[in-house]
This record gives sequence, C-alpha cells and structure tokens, in this order.
Amino acid sequence: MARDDTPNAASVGTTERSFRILERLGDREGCGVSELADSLSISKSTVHNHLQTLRELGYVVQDGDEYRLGLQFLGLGDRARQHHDLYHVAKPETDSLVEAVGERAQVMVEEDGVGIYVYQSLADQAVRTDSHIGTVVDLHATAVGKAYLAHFPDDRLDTVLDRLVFDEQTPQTLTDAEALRTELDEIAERGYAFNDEERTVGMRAVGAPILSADDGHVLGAISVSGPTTRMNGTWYHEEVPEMVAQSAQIIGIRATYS
Amino acid sequence: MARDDTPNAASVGTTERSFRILERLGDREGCGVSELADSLSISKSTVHNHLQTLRELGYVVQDGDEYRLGLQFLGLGDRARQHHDLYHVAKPETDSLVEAVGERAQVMVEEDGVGIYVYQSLADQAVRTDSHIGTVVDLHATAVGKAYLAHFPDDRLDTVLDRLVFDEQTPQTLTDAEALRTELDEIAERGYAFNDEERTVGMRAVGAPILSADDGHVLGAISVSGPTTRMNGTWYHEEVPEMVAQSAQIIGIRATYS
DNA sequence: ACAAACGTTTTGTCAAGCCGAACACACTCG
DNA sequence: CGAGTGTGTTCGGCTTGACAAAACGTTTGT
Repeated sequence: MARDDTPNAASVGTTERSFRILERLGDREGCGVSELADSLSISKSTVHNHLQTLRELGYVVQDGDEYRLGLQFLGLGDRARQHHDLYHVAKPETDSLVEAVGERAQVMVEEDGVGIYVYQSLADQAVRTDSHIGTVVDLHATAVGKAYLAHFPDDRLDTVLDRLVFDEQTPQTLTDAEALRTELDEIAERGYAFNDEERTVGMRAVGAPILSADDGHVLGAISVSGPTTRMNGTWYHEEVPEMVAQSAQIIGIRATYS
Repeated sequence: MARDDTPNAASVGTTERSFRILERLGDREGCGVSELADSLSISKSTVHNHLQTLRELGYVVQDGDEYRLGLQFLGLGDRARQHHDLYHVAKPETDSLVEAVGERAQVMVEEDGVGIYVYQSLADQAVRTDSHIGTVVDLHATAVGKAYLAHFPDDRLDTVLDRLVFDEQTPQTLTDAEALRTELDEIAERGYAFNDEERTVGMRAVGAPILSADDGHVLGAISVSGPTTRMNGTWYHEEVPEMVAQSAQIIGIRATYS
C-alpha cells in the first residue's frame, strides 16, 4: 500500500479505529471478534463495542458469530460518486470499449493524490484481478495513473511525486522520480500510456487521459488491461491504444458539454 | 425513514457521531463545518476534528472550505456487495430486462430488516427519482419489498412487521399490518407484486421475488418502475409482470447453481 | 468429560473526545 | 474604509466515555 504519511497527531482516534475494523472486515469476508482483535492488536471488548455500534448503524451485519460489512456502504459510495459527473458519461462509453476490445476496462479519478477506480467493465474473458471499483491505485505504476499524471499541472505534480513511495512491485516497476518524469513527457506527447508488467507480472495495460474539451485539464483516465499472452504485437502497440484514446476523447467531450 | 429503534445505550458514541456527519455530508453534496455543526447540534470544533480524521483516512475530501464524501466508500460498498453473490448473477439479467421493458429496474436485498438496492439499471427514458444503489427502502411500501415479504419465513415476518412504522407516504399507502398480510398472501399466490402510487404519486411498479431454485427461500427481489402515464392497461397488469417474473426466475436459477 | 476457543458482559481507570471561547481570515455593507 | 458578520481553525480545561483485563456463559472438538 502506498498509504500516506500522517505524521501529525490525528484528532479522533476512535473513528480511526472503527475504520480500521471496517477495512479489515472488508478484506476477509466475514470474520469474528477474536480474529479482528488479534490482527489489529485491540482488545476483544473494544472490537465488540465498535461492532455493536456499527451494527446498530447498519454498516455492519451480524450473522451468528460472524460479522460482515453492511450494504449501507453502497449508499455512501454511490453518493460520493454522484458528485463526480465523469462517472455518468464514462459508463456507457466504457462498456462499448469493452465490447470492442474485450478484456477489462476501468475508469480512474484522482482524489487527494491517489487514484481510485470509479467504474470497471469486464468482458467474459477478462482476467480476475484484485482491482475493483473503489480500489486505490498507485499513480506511478499503472497505465491509468501515468496517463493521468502526464497531464497534471506541474505545481501539483511536484507535491504528488514527493509523496510517492517507489516500492518495487515487479522487476519492471519504475523506481526513481526522474525516469518517471521523462516517461510522463513521452506519454503526454504520444497521447496514451503503457504498463508492461510494472505492477503485476503477466499483465499489460494501455491507458489514456480524459481531458476537458475546453480548457484541456485532466478529468481522469481510462485503461484497458489484459494478459501479455493476448496483449501483444500491433494489437497492444497500436490498435488498442487507438481505441482507448478515442473512447477517452469521447468521454472528455461529453463530460465538458454535460 | 423507517430507521430502527435503538433504545438501548450504544457503546461507541464517537463512531456514531462520525457516521452522522458522513451521512449528512452525503445528503448535501459538499458543505462546510458550520452547516454540519448547526444541523447536527454538535460543536464546530468537534465536527472539525472528525472531518480532519476522516480526511486523513481518505473517506472525506477537503475542497477549499467545503468537505465532500470520499470515493473510498466505493471500495467498502463494493466489498460488501461482493459478499452477496446475488449481485453478480442479477446484473446482466437486469440489464436485459431494462432493454426489453424500458423504464427502470432495481434489485433489492434484505439486510437486518430493511431492503437495500444493490443494483439499478436505467433506460434512457427512465424517470429520475431519489432511489439509487444503496438506498434503504421500506419493505411494506414498495413492489420489491412486498414481493420479498410475501415469501419471507413466517416467524421472521412477525418481527419485521412489528418494527415497521406505517407512515402514510401517499394517500395510497397501506397503513395497517392486517391489510398488508392479506395482500402478501395474494402476492405469494400470484407470483408478483404491484405498487400503485403507494410511495410516490405518479409512479407505479411491478416486483417479483427472487427465489432459490432448490429450497425456495427468498434471496431478494427485482422490480420495474415507471410513471403511471406509461405504466397502464395490460402492459402494466400483464405484460410487464410476466417479464419481471421471468427475469426473477432466471436470476433465482442462476444464483442457486452458482 | 475435559479443555480450548469463542463471543459477551462487567469493572475501574485514565486518556481523550467534547465544548466554549478565542483566534485568523474573508467577505459585505453602510 | 473600518465595523460587522460570516467563515474555518486553534487552544485549554473538564468530564465523559472509550479502553483493556479479567470474569462469565456457550459451544467445539478431542
């Protein structure tokens, strides 16, 4: 996880604890009090209290001795997404892109220095990975992320790059900021970004930025990803980039003229 | 809101406060500290502390003087939904139903006595309403809810009905439990449920239960809803019910044989 | 039948969440 | 142009209530 700093003292530790419990509940699907308490190093009684409170609020459901994440989070998530109008216009176009290319396509939006997938469309043949809607993605090690950063305003780019942790996820991962900068320049000129096993071995991706049609600032990014066995040759280097870039442009136009 | 009881003392009040803030943030899209503090009757400094904590966790984003719900909730919501396998099989079938019928279709799952929409598909002509994915719905005043309750185990039905608040939402809303019971019997026999302006004036809906193919217990419900101007005659009374019931059956079969 | 593991309940204590007041800043209006 | 009101933020003291540890009741498996 390229989770961020937090050097300063937080204010409400109790809330933080509740969310740590919730996130852990999301990882395993359904688990008991003791397992949570052990893995989080919190006393059982405390975990129990939190779970009871969250249950009454409807954000956790109790199923015998197991607790699971409640569906109420769908409401909060959807509300948050509604505020980004990009989602609405990107959804249908992304679906048609998947219909044309196959594989998997995802739409990313940046929020507070990290990228988050707001939509994902899968073809039948798509590879199952760990990326879902709501997944937090590194901006420097994905096709969407690099396509996005390539059109990021310079001043904000610096602060984002400073916060980046260049942990080497595969042998192909870029590990220094300077190499990333030069690649970003290439991407900006070319119009789309590649990801060749930088994050997951055996997976390739092509991403393109979604730009506002009037002032040209970047709204998000879209990518197609699949296994290297299918993503290769001119299909990977030319045809797919062409289609992704075209979809990105259509979304950008629709997004600007609401 | 048919929000529930909670007469007993909760355990972690701080967490409860955080979620009250988050829910309020979702209602208005983006607002400031003072507005939140006033409407929740919490001191400004407390609200500020909570917001800072939530911001560091990524669940709230700060945009100048405004705070908004963060997209991280998409992750939690999606995780919660993944645990319900009904979603995966219902999604494609719901989309085809919308393609055939037009209007709007939604899939509901019950959790802890309330119904929650886990998926929604809209045709171009669909009416914009306040129901989204994650919306909590009354089980007694919607087509999905009644279709679901009609196949609910008797013992659990009693407890659910006891907790129901029969607030009259439109002149057509059912207001006593006995009338609801007899209607549920009719629905169970007929196989589908109607909603004729019981929740929203001008809106009609047809819902059918999604039943497990082996033991017949109810997994959820699906409905199509639209304006009375288009939903009428045999279309409303026969053709649409036929299609909804058929989709529900298909989903039920696919859900049982994973 | 015992033991080990679980979830829940209880108890006391001290940290920490809460509030109110003061602060800094941005606007508006007379 | 300042007085005035509206923000969001910071500060300090008080007391609440969140926390951990241990006791309790049930279930599991050997």
